Amino acid sequence: MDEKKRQKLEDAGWRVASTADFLDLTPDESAYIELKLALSKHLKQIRTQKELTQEAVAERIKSSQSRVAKMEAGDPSVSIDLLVKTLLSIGATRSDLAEVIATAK
Amino acid sequence: MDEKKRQKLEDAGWRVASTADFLDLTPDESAYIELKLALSKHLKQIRTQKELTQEAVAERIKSSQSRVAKMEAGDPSVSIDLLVKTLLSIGATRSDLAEVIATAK
DNA sequence: TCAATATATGTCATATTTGATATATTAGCA
DNA sequence: TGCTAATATATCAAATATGACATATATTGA
Repeated sequence: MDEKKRQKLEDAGWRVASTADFLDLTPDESAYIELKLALSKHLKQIRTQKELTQEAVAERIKSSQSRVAKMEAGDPSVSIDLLVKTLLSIGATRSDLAEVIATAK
Repeated sequence: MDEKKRQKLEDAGWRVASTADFLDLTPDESAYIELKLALSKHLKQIRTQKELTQEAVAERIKSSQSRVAKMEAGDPSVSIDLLVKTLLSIGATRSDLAEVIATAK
């Protein structure tokens, strides 16, 4: 069993209900989660690079600071849609997103 | 006003409530919609290329034929999450997704 | 033409995601 | 240390996405 991988998920806020559940992750599911985490990390990276607060980002997308925090934390309750919308709103281009997705760890 | 662009959206199932609403589309919003449409098209392309029926795809992701049809139609009720999950489930790689997103018309 | 199969469209109860709010925790600085 | 701004976390009602279903419309092959 891949403890390192499990730890990586948990670090990112993906609490797994049980080891059995974790083992049920198919390659697709892993790819999906990794993709989301990659977008999360990139959001934080761009935001801090631009010296924007979470509150400032929240205003742009008419959301709230707490939701931006959840986005950056890779919270499972956050959709890719919201991540993409947010990234685009703070200046990321489609090319940027493509690169993030392609090189996602 | 960009009638050609409006037509493109409507062709893809994005009925705009009014011209005024359409004009309110910011560049981000346009990018977001184009990105979704690109994923939709790619789904149909891969599926037909692999000679899978919508029903067959639906089974893999435990969804329904009608929802797969909506995905390919670019229906606004479909999330990027679902599109991505579906694409991954029929063999698309993250690199594939990246390319689609980067080159989206 | 006529099935038979595939796809499209509309609707709806249920599930998930959402912004908002409250509040806890952290980071930086006087 | 205390103060302040920033970030994290928990909760919840409202909004949105979902699978399922019915049914309409294409598409294909005999």
